[in-house]
Amino acid sequence: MGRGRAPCCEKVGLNKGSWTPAEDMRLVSYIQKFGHGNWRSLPKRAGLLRCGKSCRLRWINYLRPDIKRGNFTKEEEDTIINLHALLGNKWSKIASYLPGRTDNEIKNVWNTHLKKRLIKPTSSSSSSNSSSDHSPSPSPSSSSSLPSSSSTDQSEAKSSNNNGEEVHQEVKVDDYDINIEELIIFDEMLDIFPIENKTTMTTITTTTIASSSSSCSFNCEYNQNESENESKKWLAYLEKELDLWECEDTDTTTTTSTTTNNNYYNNIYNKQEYEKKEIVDYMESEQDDPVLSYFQRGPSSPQNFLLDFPSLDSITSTSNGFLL
DNA sequence: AAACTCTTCAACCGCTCAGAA
DNA sequence: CTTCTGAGCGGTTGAAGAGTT
Repeated sequence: MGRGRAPCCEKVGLNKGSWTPAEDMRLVSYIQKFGHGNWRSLPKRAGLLRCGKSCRLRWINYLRPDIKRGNFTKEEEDTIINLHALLGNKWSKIASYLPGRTDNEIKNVWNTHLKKRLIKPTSSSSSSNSSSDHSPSPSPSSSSSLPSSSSTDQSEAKSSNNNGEEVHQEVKVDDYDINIEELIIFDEMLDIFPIENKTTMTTITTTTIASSSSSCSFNCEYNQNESENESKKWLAYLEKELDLWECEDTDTTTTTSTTTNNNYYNNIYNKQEYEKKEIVDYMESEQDDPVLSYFQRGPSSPQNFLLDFPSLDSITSTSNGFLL
């Protein structure tokens, strides 16, 4: 099953290839409790037969709660095309302008769709009007934070169900031999779930087994019965662990452990303001930055770009895709 | 329905870089 | 300054699914 070249180092006994739902669950559970910290030692501590690199990649590209799944919108595609013209194959850099999208995902979209579109600009690609006139309509917005209803390409139903509704990456439980009992015991041994959540875990896994005829998106069902408050606390905790959240004047340690809903929302707001300020500072310091020039052209000035930042509602709803 | 070809994308690899010792 | 270690990046691969013959 080995993809790519021969392994560079000894990895005898480690799993390779596609991740199973059980492995996913174990990784998410571990990071939920402890954060990822040191990727190299994480697999051992989490009881995963994977290398640290593999765990990191899986988390970043697939399991993170803020991943936006589904087809790329036309705006996102145009943004990629224009940024690629400016930056080249700097996928991580491009990804930084597309909230919720990963460098790997963008790279794949470029190689499979966008590059071909540019090579054959005539083929119904009235869509990609912007590449020629360089007056990009797109802003790297997340107005599309819920990706479902992108007008085009709904034929690629990988993340859509028959009704065209967005579904999260689903896994069929009965396709795999998941030893739920073992997982629960393992989690209890590690104290992965807070006491108040353990019954929830049991409930959910029981539900999962009972509904074996239907596919389940464990990420969603996972916290199905949790209170909203618990889920938000978890998100805050996870964001802190991932260093996604740095409020200058807020003690995140105490905030995340004792936060109320109000504090949570306030801190999300502060986080947004903090990120906006960082971007403004960055843009102001990079007068010759081609990316800045890109955003300054046309209707998407940096100011408009900032206006396109996700609203508080969209931030929480995006998070909900994983949590609630 | 079967065989074949094409496309997609998750996951692998080696390399580079940054920070610590 | 050098060496070591871990994180991250970009290129590449191949299994699986979709499409075609």
